[in-house]
Amino acid sequence: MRDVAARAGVSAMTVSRVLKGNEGVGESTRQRVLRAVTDLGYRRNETARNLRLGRHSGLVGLVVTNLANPFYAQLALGAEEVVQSYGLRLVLGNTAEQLAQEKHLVQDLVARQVNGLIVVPAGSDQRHLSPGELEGTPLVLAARPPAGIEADTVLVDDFGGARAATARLVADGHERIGFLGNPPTLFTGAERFRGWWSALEEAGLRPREEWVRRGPYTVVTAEAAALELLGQEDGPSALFCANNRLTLGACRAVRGLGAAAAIAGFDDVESADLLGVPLTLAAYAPDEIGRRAAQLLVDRLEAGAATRPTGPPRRTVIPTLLAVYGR
Amino acid sequence: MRDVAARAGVSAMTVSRVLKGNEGVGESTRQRVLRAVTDLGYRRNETARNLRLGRHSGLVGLVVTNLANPFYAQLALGAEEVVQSYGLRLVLGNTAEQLAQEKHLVQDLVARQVNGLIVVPAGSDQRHLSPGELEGTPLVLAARPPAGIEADTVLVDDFGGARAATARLVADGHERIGFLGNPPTLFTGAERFRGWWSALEEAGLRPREEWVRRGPYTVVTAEAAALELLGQEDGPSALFCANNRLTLGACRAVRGLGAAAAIAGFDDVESADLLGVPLTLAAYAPDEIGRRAAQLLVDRLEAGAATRPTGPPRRTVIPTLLAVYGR
DNA sequence: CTGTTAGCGCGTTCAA
DNA sequence: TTGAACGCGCTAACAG
Repeated sequence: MRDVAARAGVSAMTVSRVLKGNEGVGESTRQRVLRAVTDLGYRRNETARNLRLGRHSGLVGLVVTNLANPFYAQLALGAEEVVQSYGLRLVLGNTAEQLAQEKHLVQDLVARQVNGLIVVPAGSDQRHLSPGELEGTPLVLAARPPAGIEADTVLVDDFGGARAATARLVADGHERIGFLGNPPTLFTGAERFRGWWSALEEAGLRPREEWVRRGPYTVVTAEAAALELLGQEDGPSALFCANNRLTLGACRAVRGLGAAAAIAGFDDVESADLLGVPLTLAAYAPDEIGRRAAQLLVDRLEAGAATRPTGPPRRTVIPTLLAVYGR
Repeated sequence: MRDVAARAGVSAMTVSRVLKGNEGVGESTRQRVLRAVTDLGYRRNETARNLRLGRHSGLVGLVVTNLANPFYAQLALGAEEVVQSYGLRLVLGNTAEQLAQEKHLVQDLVARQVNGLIVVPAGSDQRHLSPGELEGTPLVLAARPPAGIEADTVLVDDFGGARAATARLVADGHERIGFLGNPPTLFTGAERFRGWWSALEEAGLRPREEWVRRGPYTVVTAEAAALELLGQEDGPSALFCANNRLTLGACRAVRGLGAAAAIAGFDDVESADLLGVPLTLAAYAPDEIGRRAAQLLVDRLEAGAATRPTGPPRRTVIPTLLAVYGR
């Protein structure tokens, strides 16, 4: 900046003013400065700027559990879209569902003066995300609700979607419906289980624990579990699967057995209609979660800029839509 | 830091030393400082630190064309993995294949003092990524090669993969093989087209332009193009598809027609074996591109820290592996 | 309309 | 082993 000032024959202050688009600068000096800037290819140092302005970094931290899952990639895209329209950038962190990694990451991002954080929390306790620990950095939770703290949150209608998909199986005449899901310690796991259960009860059917399988499944292990359930004598004639990994595993099992079993599931699956299995999915747009989360955060940032108390935590729930394939 | 110093009864300088893990600090003062730090919940201001150290932000910019594509999400994950092991973080930018957006994004990231950039370039000319424009910020290109500039690059073996997949169709007895691909202005489009062509020539077959379709396809438009090709009288009996979107579209077409056509393609496709179409895919790990690109960048950063001239541009090519499904 | 002074939070350099 | 002075690049507040 000094160099630019020298070349334009003014002080650094004037350069600063020109670059900021400040009013009180003479048109001729203005032009001279601009010339010097382009001649020297000068650009402001954002680091110094942020320091001086006492403001944050203009960055928003996004912490997800597994970026390899297209779900979170879509979420990131949605968040990026909103955030960038406010001149902010996204800093990415992947926790691989490791709580320790999440803590570490969040602390690092706070030290980097991020304006705010969007977190898909890994554990079932988020006290390490309390305002104190975060030095008051605004926080929005995505996909999983807060536990032990209060925070703005964006959720999917896990319960409603699971219930609707299961109810669809019932409407199609299925009376023996199994459940393939996440561990109940995961919020989504518990909610989707509850949805399955409710749909059965409401139809006058008895949920049978022996047709329930829950674990940290991959497509491969889900297939094995589905094979075992569907292979039983008098076993289930249909399965509700609590996420897209499980749905794919179950489809493999159905195809492998050559069975006529139907599958309902949570999350949409690409090319579901080609899989050759009757499929009813509770679908929704993951990028919408990202967009809403980012919007919640930005609102909070702008509110915080005006007045101190920024209101109570808000919670948004994204609805699901039934998608029916392969019939 | 002053507050911590006051509480510990030392100077700010000592606090700085302790936090840096510097040697010459008495054990007792060290403990006092550490106590004060935890008592006050103090954390260093990374912004000020970066400014003072004259170093960059500790951030690496990752600019991709479409994060919604799982391909780039995997790439991002691979890059994040490497980068974080060096204490760096990834700042994300999505260009949606818009050159203007890419220019803007890159300039912004340079102003934010990123240590380096990994870019999947959108256009067919990258002069806006020259060292001058980037203020010397180290750059690695991913998935697409440099044009008009020199830069470290990580590529996939587009030519070899396309040739191998097509050759496999030939080995299976197909003599009439069509091509469904990207526009030739895209590097990958041109290379994969060349691979298809070579495989046919080497087998003594004549590539037929009337069986070539190229455009910016989605799954839906690709399906239409494939339907048209496969529906011809004496049309192709097999199709080579230059990416995963096209492969899926072609599979839909084959299934829709109830045809016996075989498909070969570039990029792996999840659950390809369930699609009910004979499929030969040139597969590779997208996250490996990210990892290599990040490694190339980090090497460059560390070399740059030591001496000025950091050697000529390097180029890595990731091999593909044939995956055969549905037979 | 423009320049001077001062300081954001830290770390390097020297002296004590 | 510890501290004081100084400056990284920028801008708010006050001159002039």
